[in-house]
Amino acid sequence: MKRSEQILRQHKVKVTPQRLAVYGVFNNGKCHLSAEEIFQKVKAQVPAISLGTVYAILENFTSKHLLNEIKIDFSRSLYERTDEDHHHFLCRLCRKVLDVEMPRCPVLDRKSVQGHAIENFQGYFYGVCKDCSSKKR
Amino acid sequence: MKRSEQILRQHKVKVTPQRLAVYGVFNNGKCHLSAEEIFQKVKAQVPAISLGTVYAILENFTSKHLLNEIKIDFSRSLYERTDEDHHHFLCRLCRKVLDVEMPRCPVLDRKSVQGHAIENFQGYFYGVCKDCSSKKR
DNA sequence: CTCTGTGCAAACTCTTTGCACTACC
DNA sequence: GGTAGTGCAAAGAGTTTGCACAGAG
Repeated sequence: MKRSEQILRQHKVKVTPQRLAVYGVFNNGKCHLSAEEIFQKVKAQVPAISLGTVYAILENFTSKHLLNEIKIDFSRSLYERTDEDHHHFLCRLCRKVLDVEMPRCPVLDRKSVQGHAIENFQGYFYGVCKDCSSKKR
Repeated sequence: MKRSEQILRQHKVKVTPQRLAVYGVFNNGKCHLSAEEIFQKVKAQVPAISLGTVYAILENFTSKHLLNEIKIDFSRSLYERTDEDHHHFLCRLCRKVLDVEMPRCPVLDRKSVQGHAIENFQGYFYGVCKDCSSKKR
C-alpha cells in the first residue's frame, strides 16, 4: 500500500513505519480515535512503539493538517482524518461521539471573522443521542 | 446585591457565600475564565475557599445551566455566563479566546439532528487573531 | 436536625518533556 | 552524516475523589 506513503510525502511529513501505521489506523471508514486507542491499534503492527511517540506523531499530523483534533469530550482528545466535513455530537449519557452532517453554514466559508484569520472550525453539539433517548422510555 | 441570590434560587441552586462569590466573578462584562482564575478572584472575597470547591461549584452551575463550559483550548476549560449567544475564536499564537458574533445559523435553532436531541452547541474557530497577524508584518 | 456543601490533600488521567539511541533523507 | 524521529520514564497540568467538618434549609 504505497498510497499512504504518497499522502504523507505530499504533506511534507517524513515517512517512518510508525507514522504509516498511525495513518493506516484511520483507513477503516469514518472514526474518531483517542491517542490511547490509536496506540493500542498501532501496537499490533509496530509492537515497540510508545505512547509518547503516538502523541508526537499526532501533533505532527495535526500541524500538517493530516488529522483533526476533536476536543468535544471533556477528558481526552479524539482524532480523525481531515478529509471529512461535518460537525460532531456528544451524547451526555453514553459519551459516544457521532458525526453530524448538515447543510453547510455560509459563515464557515469565510476566511476571517472580525479581522481574525480562520484556519479551522469545529462545531460541537451536546445532548442525548437517538439510542439513549429510545432506551429511556 | 440580592440579584445574584435570586438568580441562584431561580435555578434551584442552594445559596452559599462561596457560590455567590463564584457567580459574582462573572459580573464584570463578558469574560471567559478558567477554574484557576476564578479561584484566585474568589479568594479575595472568601479567603478560605479551596480549588476543589470551585470545581464543585462550576460543575453544579453548568449542570443547572448557569454557566457554559468552553473547551476550545486544549489544556483547560473556560467558563462563561450562559446568557451570551456567540461562538468562540482561539488564537494559536497568543492563546487568547475571543467572542465571535455572527449571523445566526439556522441549524442552531433546531432541537435535534438526525434524531439526536440537542441541548447545547459550541462553535469554535481556530486561527490567528487580528493583533497577532498585525504584529508579524 | 438532616443533608448538602466545603476544605484539604491525595490520587488520577491525559499529555508533555528530557534524554539517549535510531534511522530517514 | 546530520537532523529529525523514536522509546522510555519521569514530570506536569488540570481535574476528580474521599473524608471529616461546617452550614444552609
